[in-house]
Amino acid sequence: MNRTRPQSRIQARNSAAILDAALQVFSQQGFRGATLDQIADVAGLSKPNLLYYFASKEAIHQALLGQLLHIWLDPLRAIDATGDPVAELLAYMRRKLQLSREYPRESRLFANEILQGAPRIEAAIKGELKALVDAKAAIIRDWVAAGKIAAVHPHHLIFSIWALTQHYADFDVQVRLVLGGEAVDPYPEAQTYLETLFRKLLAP
Amino acid sequence: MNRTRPQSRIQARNSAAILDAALQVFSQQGFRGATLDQIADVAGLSKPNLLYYFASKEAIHQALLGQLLHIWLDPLRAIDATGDPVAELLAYMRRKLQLSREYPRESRLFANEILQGAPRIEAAIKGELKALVDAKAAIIRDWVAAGKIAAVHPHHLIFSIWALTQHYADFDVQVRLVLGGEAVDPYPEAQTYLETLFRKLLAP
DNA sequence: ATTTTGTTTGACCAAATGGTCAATCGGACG
DNA sequence: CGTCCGATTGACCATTTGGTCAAACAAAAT
Repeated sequence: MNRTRPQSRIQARNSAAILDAALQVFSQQGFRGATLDQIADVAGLSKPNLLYYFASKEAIHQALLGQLLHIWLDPLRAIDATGDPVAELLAYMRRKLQLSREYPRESRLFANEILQGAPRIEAAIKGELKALVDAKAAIIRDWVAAGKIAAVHPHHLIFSIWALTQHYADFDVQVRLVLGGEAVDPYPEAQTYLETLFRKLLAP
Repeated sequence: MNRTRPQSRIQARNSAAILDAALQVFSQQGFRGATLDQIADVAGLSKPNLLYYFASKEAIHQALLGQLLHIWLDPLRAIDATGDPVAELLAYMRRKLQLSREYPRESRLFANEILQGAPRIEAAIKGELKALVDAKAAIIRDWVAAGKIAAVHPHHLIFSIWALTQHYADFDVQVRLVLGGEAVDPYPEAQTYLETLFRKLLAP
């Protein structure tokens, strides 16, 4: 397997199939609970063939976590200090909710990793993520100081956006079971509810 | 092992040690990721000795989930239709936050179970939990109709209380890493923040 | 057509895992 | 003291698991 040279069609297809299968299995079972046999099965490949494309179970997991961080941090990065404060924060919440809807498996993979004590992602959290959060928290603090939004604790505001949006991906099963019929899509009402919540919270 | 007859001191002590150890391991690794050897190790017992007290890995997990539901539902049950609406809901949030602080492992055990698709707790969610949530949602709907709190979607209000409070237990590692120093206790600020949030959201 | 390079797999391995069991230990009690 | 019964464990077992490897297969490249 050569990762520097551009991948052939067959490499691209199989790597993608493996990562997709692994995402499915890891996000549901966690790292230790997942097995290469399950992943191989879902991917439609033999176990030795998996290991032809990835050096180990660890390597597959690492590849997924790597991808994940991009997807995860982009919406936060997009918060613009020069934009309208309430609009910026609401837009961030909406992007994050959209992520939960479109990438629930990624959200659960992340949740699993954190639940396990973040052994394989601690560095990124302490480094990249913390730096970005601190930067955006500073912006929020300025907005508060300028009286453009109500006085809120910046870090906890960000945590609350994470908690409220990721809940719909991570606890999807529970949300749907409690709401009743399987056909229910909780997202439209969730978005309305969260917009109200944050508008009232942030109104200066 | 005889569960009908009152346990001897030694039985009580060892069962408790096993359940405590199992809670630790299951909540971090999930059901599949946990091993009897780990649990035995943490409990300070031999593996065969574990299986003298519990019939199987499954049985230990079941025992934990059973306990869990009580602890989990009581604060919700305590919401009083005749009390002051905002005070009742704030008190519920506070009790739930307290639970996250005092029983973070239980919270993570629950989170793990839901992430895995709730295979061993689906019935309880569809039954007991859903019934209780629906009952309390009806109370909230009445409060809204009576103009005692702002118009909010009752189920999503409850979800938001769960999401916001459980986040501090389930994502504890992340919260502490992002906030910085290890010595930080995020709960006091979290409580202040959440009180503000829900007061503003619910104000009629 | 043949070589070369990349892809796939059956067979295999050592370690880990859930679970069993006969044998032993230890304390309470006659 | 000896008996009894609950508590404990070393040895063991079948299966699962992450990983290896040589051999077979396929697809380009010559």
